[in-house]
Amino acid sequence: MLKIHNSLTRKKDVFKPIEPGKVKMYVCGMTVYDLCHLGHARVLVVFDTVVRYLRYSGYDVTYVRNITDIDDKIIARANENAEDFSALTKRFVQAMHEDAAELGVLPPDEEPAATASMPEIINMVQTLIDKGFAYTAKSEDGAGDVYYDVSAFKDYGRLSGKKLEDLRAGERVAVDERKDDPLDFVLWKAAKPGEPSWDSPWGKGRPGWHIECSAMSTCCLGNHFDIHGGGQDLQFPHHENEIAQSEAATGETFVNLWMHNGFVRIDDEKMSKSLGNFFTVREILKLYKGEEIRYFVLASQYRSPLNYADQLLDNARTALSRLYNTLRGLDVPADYDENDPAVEKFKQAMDDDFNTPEALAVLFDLANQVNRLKDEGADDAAMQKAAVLKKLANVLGLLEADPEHYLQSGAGDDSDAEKIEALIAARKQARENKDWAEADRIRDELDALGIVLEDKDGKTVWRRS
RNA sequence: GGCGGGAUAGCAAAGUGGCCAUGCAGUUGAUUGCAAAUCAAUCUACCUCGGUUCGACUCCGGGUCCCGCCUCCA
Repeated sequence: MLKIHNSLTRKKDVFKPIEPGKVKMYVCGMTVYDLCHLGHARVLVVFDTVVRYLRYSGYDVTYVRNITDIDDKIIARANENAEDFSALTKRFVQAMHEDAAELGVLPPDEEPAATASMPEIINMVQTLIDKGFAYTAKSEDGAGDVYYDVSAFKDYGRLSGKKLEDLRAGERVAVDERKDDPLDFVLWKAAKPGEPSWDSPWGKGRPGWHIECSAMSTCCLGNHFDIHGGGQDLQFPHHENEIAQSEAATGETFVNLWMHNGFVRIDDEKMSKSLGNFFTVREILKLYKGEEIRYFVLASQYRSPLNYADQLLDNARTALSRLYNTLRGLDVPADYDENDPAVEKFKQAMDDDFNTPEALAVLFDLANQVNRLKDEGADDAAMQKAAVLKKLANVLGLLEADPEHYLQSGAGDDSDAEKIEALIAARKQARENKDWAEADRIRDELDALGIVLEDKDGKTVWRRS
């Protein structure tokens, strides 16, 4: 029985799909004006893992992850670069896809972009005006802007647990005479001269950030769907506003279950663009493999804060080496025993709000069993267990590579294997001559290159440390 | 100020009212020419003060400290 923490109810709810056997899920993706950082990587990996597990559990999942490819930051960055905004976004969409692939993140079923969804967006804004939930700007200054009237939506604040009075009491909401209420937010933003724009009933302009997600999600998944996810920082105001827009426009419940992943931190402080304390996925990929980053992310429960430190990536590296080492040299069958006790333990862990750390513990238990069987010479039994290990790891998007290849490839450039093989052959010769000094010298030489040797059963295998 | 999350061994990180998490690191043994890998054994825990209980790291209450949201952010 799958339980998922629901931000709406603030507890773990038993997951019950709207339509039996099917899951419709939407996750807020990137605003593509820069490279993905580790925080983005966490969203990608976490929800990819959720989708993989739902599919493993037998659900037919439709996974939608959008791209925000028009907004103020994009326009600002394009101006800085003196390039067309669409050239900029195209480049970063490409980069994001490459990063996702490195992290073992499967493509979503649909990836709508804001600029490709203008009719739907404009349509929804018009509906909100028609139904009395939106109005055009109150001053000359904002001519062509359309705002959402927060006071017209009675449930406003339910997701974030905020009250309108409390929000208004906050000193940080600036006065804006274009709006009725400082909390009202923009649905359609009039274009300034030279800005990219789309025609609308209110003049040339572009959508506000929140409306595009409402429009794209309902467009792809219908008015009412199962799961909506994103980073914790989107809970307010972004997701709160999405609910207000969608429910006001359609008159239906928008989403049953809201999932929010915790932040990535550095030195106990949130990693973010505004603080400037972020690492891009690309930077980290120079030193670590995508799978190591993925393991690092999954080693913490998705709602907990995830502190970044090189040591933790090193840790992920050693842990993954252990698992791959276990599979190495075994001819692992594709079929696995679904009745293995580990399968049940794994499911229990994942059914409990995607407890990946506990699921990983199950993997290490299995690895221990496989190694013990190998030591006992029970190769067939070892392979059967290994099949379970591999299958369950695959559900987490791990251990998908060929162990031999994985262990012999580095994070960055791989220096040629021929030289390594030649040195190993020379060492073999020295060992046969019982010239231990020479054999050890060669091993030290390889060690300096980051190559570790393992002698077993009269053969020598190598891997990168 | 309002609302929310947390404090677990050297480092990370799960979890449970009474019995082993797990990974890395450490120690010892097996194995090895020596290593590595692996196996076995083992040392380090549950912020603090009260309460409930036969028994609490786990439940309840007070305290201390940390973090997040309330503004663009995954």
